[in-house]
Amino acid sequence: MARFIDELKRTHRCGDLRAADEGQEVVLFGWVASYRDHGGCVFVDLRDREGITQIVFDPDLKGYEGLPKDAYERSQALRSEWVIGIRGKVFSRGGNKNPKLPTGEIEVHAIELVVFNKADTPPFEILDEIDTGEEKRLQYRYLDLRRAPLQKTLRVRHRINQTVRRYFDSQGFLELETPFMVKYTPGGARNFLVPSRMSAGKFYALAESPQLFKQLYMVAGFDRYFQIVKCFRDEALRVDRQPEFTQIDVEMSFVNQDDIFKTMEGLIFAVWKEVLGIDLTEKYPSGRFPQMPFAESMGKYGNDKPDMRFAMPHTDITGLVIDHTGGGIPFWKDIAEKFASGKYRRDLPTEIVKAMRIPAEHASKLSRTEVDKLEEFVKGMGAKGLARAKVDAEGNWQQSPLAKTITPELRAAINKETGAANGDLLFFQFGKEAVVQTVMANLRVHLAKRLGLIPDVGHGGKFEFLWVVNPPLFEYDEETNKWAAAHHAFTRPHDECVDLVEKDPGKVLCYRYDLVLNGFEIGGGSIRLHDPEVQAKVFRALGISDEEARQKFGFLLDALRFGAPPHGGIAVGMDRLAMLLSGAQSLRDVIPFPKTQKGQDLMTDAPNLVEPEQLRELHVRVVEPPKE
RNA sequence: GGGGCGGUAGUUAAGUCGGUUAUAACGCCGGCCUGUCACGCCGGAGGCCGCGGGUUCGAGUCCCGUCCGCCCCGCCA
Repeated sequence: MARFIDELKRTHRCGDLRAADEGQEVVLFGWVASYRDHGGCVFVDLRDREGITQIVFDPDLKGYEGLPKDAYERSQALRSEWVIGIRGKVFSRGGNKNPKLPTGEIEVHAIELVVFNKADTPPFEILDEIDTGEEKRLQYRYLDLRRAPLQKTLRVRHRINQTVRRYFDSQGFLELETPFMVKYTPGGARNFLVPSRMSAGKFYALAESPQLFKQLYMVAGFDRYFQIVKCFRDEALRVDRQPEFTQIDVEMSFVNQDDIFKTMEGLIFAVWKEVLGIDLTEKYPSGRFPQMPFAESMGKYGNDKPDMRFAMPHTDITGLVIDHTGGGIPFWKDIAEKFASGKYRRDLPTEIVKAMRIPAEHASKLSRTEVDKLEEFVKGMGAKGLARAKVDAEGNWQQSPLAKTITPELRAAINKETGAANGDLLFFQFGKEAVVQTVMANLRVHLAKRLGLIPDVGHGGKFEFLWVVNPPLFEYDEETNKWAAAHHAFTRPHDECVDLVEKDPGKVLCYRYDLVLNGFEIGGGSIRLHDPEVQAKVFRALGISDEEARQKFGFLLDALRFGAPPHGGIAVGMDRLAMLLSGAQSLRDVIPFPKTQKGQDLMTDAPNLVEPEQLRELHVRVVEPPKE
């Protein structure tokens, strides 16, 4: 029988003890967070997941027959991150309280000490604030996770999970599982493939989402489903994208779009209450989040996930440019003429002209050199340049390459449309629609950060939710010159648009929606097509033959013919939610064991080479990539 | 696939116009210290300057290639 653990059981965690516990004898286990040897006595900060308690090794502690002296002598060998246990007595700190610690009113005077394990000197210190590079932190992730901020973040994940389960259970949802190893279906995100040993040359795909299976649950009559589920996508990574991530996945039968919104708003309210203690009804008294049409979002913000914590909207001035046949600017004239000649149509991808007004109070904070540097910023996203104009008291444009040639009429019209007045700064972007939108969307956020318009969420900042609704069902693919599904082919078009599906696909809006929080898409979903006739129209509009549809989506189409209820759903990015709830800057900070941007796990070194024998068994041959 | 930034003691960084012994802070090791809590004081050790090639009398520094990390575009129904 070992003295500690077998005989002496842990009585408290390191965050537990308070002044009221004075005089108690306690047993604590944990890690040496800090060690201060004062010659005659030794102070140790003992850390576990609940906090830090100061342990004092005082050889003169009375009443324990030499035990404290023995503990004191052995304590002098202690080093950072050693794992120890102590039996001790709680004392008030008297005049030496530490207001920075929740346990700062007390300290524990050690009677007995056990060293469970020594520790090598860690590659970085286990402190709340460290400046160690992420590469090192990921390599020693288990040490990084020992730090309080990450401990806190993983607890946020835990809280989210518990709240989600309680909420959906209370709303009559069933938590049902779906397979990870699925059939590959074309389109959408790239799948990770898993070779089959038993079926030579064949592959499973790792599910990029439970989409089809949750729809099948609806066909099966389960009515309301949810799952907290891992998804896998073999796509390029970003600060908010990981190859494996967790989704809160939901599907409901006999509902419309608004029913799903209400359900999810209830969930978000519950999560904010549980995790942050924030009552969102103060900000959203109706219990509902605002909604914005997709077209408005693209027009004002250049993407479908606008950050609503600040304004600075864009103004699409393509119409003005057309009305003024270019207004004296050669590039704009070219665009106007293409519209006039019918070469460009507003429902197809064209070239557009956008402006963004920086109000004078903010514009004054930007030096001319700084504005020049923005040119480099936008070029990195494919822009050719960044035209600008400083508006003076008469409405004239200064410091602008456009000023010399633009007609006074168009200039006045743009000033009016954008609301530009004395001291304001206008930025312009024109050319391919997709580039203009990307550049202007990123420029808006970039400038807002620079100008300090975005409050820090972690410290009383605000949360701005938004539903982006009614996007087009189809988008025109310029490479293939065909209409393609903007998201997937199983989204239900608005009833009044059904007749347009084949006649004028560009005008068809659909029941798809994204939930946006502070410029991040945290969820997205749709009402599904359950009517085989409309489904057939959509396939025809996409140029997908019956046979092709059957081959690609056969089992789903079959299922829809056997009595599919009207249904729809949504998936919420759990990691992004955790990121925003904990004020983290990156998904990697809220995923316990994340991958780097190249998909590497720096700790385990996955993915790695495997033995030829393993490959043979899987019927796989690796072809060396050609070197140039 | 493309653009940008970075890689120097254990860690984070500095390193001028290419110049002879590559700095600092923290950490680490040793010593001292009974009220610290980012303890303090004294002393010490610690380097394949990511890797490979080139230019040069001489390269951390310049050139070419390559690997790794981060941010962005494309991509992500």
